[in-house]
Parts: sequence; structure tokens; C-alpha cells
Amino acid sequence: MVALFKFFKKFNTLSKEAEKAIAEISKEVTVKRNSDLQTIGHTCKTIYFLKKGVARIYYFKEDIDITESFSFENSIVVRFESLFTGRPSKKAIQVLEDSDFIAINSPELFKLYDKHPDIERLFRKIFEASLVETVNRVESIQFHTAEERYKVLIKEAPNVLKRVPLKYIASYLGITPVSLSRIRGQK
Amino acid sequence: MVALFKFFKKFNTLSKEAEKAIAEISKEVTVKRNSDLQTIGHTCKTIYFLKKGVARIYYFKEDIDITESFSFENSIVVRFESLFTGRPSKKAIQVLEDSDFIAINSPELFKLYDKHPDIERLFRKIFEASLVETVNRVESIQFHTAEERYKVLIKEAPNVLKRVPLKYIASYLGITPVSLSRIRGQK
DNA sequence: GAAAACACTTTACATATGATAAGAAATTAC
DNA sequence: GTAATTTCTTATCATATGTAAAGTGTTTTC
Repeated sequence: MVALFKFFKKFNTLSKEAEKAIAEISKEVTVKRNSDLQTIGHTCKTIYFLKKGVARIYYFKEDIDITESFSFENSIVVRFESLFTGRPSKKAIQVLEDSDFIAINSPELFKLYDKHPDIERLFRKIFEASLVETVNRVESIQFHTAEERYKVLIKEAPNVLKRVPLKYIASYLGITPVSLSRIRGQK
Repeated sequence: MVALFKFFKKFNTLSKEAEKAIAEISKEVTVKRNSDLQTIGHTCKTIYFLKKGVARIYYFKEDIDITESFSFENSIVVRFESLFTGRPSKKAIQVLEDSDFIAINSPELFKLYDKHPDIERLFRKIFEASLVETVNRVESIQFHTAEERYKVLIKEAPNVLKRVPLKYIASYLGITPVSLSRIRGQK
């Protein structure tokens, strides 16, 4: 739990009682590589914090596996469109290395908001940061070509290359593995 | 202001004092068609509510005007990546018809959060809904072709066609006006 | 440690998209 | 209401990307 509370501190400070309340509705989860942490069709009722490992969110478009996002150490992994609507997600969370998560029960968490305004504020700020990230992702998809985004990716997150198969990176960039191979091949 | 508070009610109920506090930091703004409500390089310190009219958020990629989003009546218009980071935005907000906005001063608004937890909760929920929308937009860009998205657009928002020039719709879909014309032409 | 499975690259070909330009249609301005 | 401007469509051509298939390399499994 230490890593989790350290992560929280970047957004908002919590009272001891608030930390305790969160700890009570959270548990550690270990997942084997290549297995699904959450499956397609499942309604998201858990906010995951990735302590160790790599995960991706993916879905199928006409039998083609498409990666929506990657997650690395010390970040939140959630399918927001399911968490905030209560509807089943068309996406799954898969683990690409043996990974450790802290799983926070979200209905329980939301109940804590009334008694602990500092928790509500914390998650408001976390999700505001997610909104900024997601808006920037829309921008990067519209603004830049797959090639430009590949170069940004290897520059800003070179570890991705080492930890994630290229076929997933390709679908994340919106291109085929063949196209990615061409981009990598030139020069 | 009536329309604004009616919009708020969809997310959270406010006390009379809270409504009054928001009214005090808000003002009505009228903008002539085709002019910019906020320019590129401006740091977003206003949350706009669009009462009447149409707006779009756009930016330039190598001198090409690209539309990031459209906004219609009874919705919030904000460049989140600037509002939440305090950094200047690379995007502008342009008005496509003579439009009426309610402009909420965001630094003042955020100050109200401590005294009015119902205001903090209101905007938490509004921005959570924005997060869901934005995640769905990422999905739609990756998931669907421009042609599929055009058909969804005319089905779900047929008024867009009547109120927005096709060239803006094309860039919103990530294609050229020529390509959009081909899609529209077939059949 | 050999066999099997998986991941990546390369090639050839077909197709869709973009760029450019020209013309038609619609809108705006006087 | 006519001219000017803007918007949209159509056509032609060049290019980039996808599909399919084959081959190479790497990792996994027993």
C-alpha cells in the first residue's frame, strides 16, 4: 500500500483516517503474464493501481485485436467509460508481464466521498489528470501521423519497446505490424 | 443563468448560496459568427457554457486547420489540457454562428470548492462525464474508419450537417474535404 | 535442447487516400 | 440582384498503407 499512498500524495494529502478507510476497501492482486485482469463484457467496479508490471487495455474490431493504451508502474488502470457509466466495457485489461496491482473497490470508494472530502478531492484531481492525458491522446492521434507518434513513443518511453511486443504497439499507433516494420526499417 | 443551472441539475443539486456564488463569478458573453472566443496561445481561465450557437475547438498542423471538437447548445466548452495544467493552449475556440455563452471564471470557481463542497462535487461529475466522452472519442477514432464515423455523426447529430461547413467535419473526421466528398458521393 | 509456437521482417500486389486543379454550387457582400 | 467569395464536388495522378504470403528470427514448452 505504501506505493499507492505515495502516488496519492502527488495529487492531494489524505488524513490518516482517510488512508485507513481506503486501505480497508483495497487488496493486493497478482496476475500472471498474458492473462486478462478484467475481461470484455465485465462492468468495471475496481480502480487498479499498477505496482509492478505492464498492462494494456484492448478490444476487438472485427476480430482484430486493437490496443487502446499501455500502463506501467505507478499508474492507475481503469476503463473509465465503464466505471463512470456502470455499463459493461467492450474492452479488456491484459497483463503483459507478471504484475502486481492494488485493487480499490470503486462502489465502496465512492461511498467514502461523503465522509471524507479529502478522498473525493484526491480522486477528482486524479481523474482531471486522466482527462488531460486523454485529451492529449486525441490530439496526438489527430495531430500526428503514426510515424511521428512512433518516434515520440520511443523517445519518451523507450522502455515500451523492450517490454511490449511490436504488434501491440502497431495497433496502438493505428497501423499494421507490417507498416510499423516499414517505419522501423527506413534508416 | 437559468439554462446553466438547469444544466447543472443533471449532475448535482446546488444550495441557493452555491448558485449565488457561481452567478457572482459568471457573466454573459456574446460572440459574432466566425470569430474566435479564445485564441491560440491563450491560457484557459474560463469555463464556457454554450447557451445558443455552435462552436468548435481547432488548431493548426503545418498550416492546416484541424477541428478537434464541436459544441452545441447546453454544453460546456473548455480546453481541458490548458484549464488543468495552467499552460497556454495550442488550440482556439471559434464560433460558427452568432453565439451566447456564460463565462465562469475558473480560478474563482476553484476557490469556491473549499466553502462549497456541492460545487466541487458538481464539477467533479461534469468533468468525469467529459472524461467518458473523451475516452469514447479516442475509441471512435481508433475503432472506426472515417466513413463509419461520418455515418454515426449524421445519424446521431444530423443538425451538425446543417450548421457546420463540411470542411470542418472533414478535419474532425481526420480526412480531407475531398475524401469526405467521395464518402458522401458514393450511393 | 529439440520441436513448436510466436514475433518480426520483407516482398509483391491491390486499394484507398491525399494532392492538385478545375468546375459547379452556394453563400455573402455591396 | 449581380459580382465576388467561399464551399463543395469531380477527375486525374502519385503515394502510402493494407493484405497476403513466405521466410527469418526469437521465445516458449516439455
